[in-house]
Amino acid sequence: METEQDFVSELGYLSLAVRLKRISDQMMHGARQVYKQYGLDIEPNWYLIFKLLQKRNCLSITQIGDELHFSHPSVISIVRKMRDKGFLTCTVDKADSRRQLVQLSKKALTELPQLEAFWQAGERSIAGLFEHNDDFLKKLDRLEKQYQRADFMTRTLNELNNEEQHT
Amino acid sequence: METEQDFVSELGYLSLAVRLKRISDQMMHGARQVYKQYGLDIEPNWYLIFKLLQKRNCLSITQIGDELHFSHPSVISIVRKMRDKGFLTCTVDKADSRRQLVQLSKKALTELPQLEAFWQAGERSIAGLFEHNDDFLKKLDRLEKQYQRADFMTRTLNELNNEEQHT
DNA sequence: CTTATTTATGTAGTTAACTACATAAATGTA
DNA sequence: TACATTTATGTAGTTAACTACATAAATAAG
Repeated sequence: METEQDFVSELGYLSLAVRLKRISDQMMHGARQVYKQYGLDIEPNWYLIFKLLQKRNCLSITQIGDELHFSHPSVISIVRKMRDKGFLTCTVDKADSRRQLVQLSKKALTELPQLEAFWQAGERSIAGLFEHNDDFLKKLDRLEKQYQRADFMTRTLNELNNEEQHT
Repeated sequence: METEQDFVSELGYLSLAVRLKRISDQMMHGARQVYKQYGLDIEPNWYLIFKLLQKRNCLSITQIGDELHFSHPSVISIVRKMRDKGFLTCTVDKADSRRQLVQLSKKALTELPQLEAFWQAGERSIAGLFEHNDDFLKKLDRLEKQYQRADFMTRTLNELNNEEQHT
């Protein structure tokens, strides 16, 4: 009755990083396929910026990075692509000429309702993978908070030192 | 009493992909730092190949990819780096001249016990992020199996069609 | 036994994130 | 007010995975 176990999942927590990356990549790739199939000229993670600016109206590059927990170079590259496709307008802040103020364009506001339908379908399709009342997202919150307290290197070095004390 | 919620986690399942990728990247980055700190000349995901060959002794590129659920180009690139560092030996299969037989080198066998200590510390450091008797890995198994049945695009297109039927 | 199909490996180019460094503007301090 | 520090953005280069296409060997089919 013992089912043939998968080698990677046999490795337990050790293979967590590679498994999480794989699932994430699959979702991202799937999203790209959906957009392509429907001829939508957007990319997978743009929804983060769309939704953030819908809520906050007008933000700088750094503010966007802080809210989304992205490095600023990542934000620059996403914002630039979205601007080139006409979804964002960027203007220099009059009070501080270093800052870019990023806003949704008219085109974005017009197309947002249509895009929402896709995002909601995507959300439902992921939610459907979990059981009703699943606490996966809560566990994820917890995991993220733990990493804010101490990163992987720190934790691993601690474990190495603990081991040495035992031997 | 309401704590200031994080924008990304407010998005629910929709932001799952980006959150999983972020955690995975952090772990990978941390591992690279640990190796660097201890002057170990290996890279984060090599342990998958080390451990697989420890168990299976001698495998081809394609077999490795199948076991680890990696594409064969990924395996080629990892194996090549490990071989260049002297951890693997590659020989052409006499029965089938297309195949590469990949094995652990003497150097690998000598160094494995030392590397094991790091991997075990890494494993403990991740396990420590979860509560005792946590079922996170089981949920992950389930998630992966669901995706083997139907990928993200298929699921999302289904949801889009369901929605259309309601309107 | 020749041709078609499948399998194994290899190559090229893409992805979305990152770090490290560079520059320039704003702010704080002596 | 000059100089030092901090902040905002920009650039370059790296990462680990992927897909799509290319080639060559082995196997199957007629």
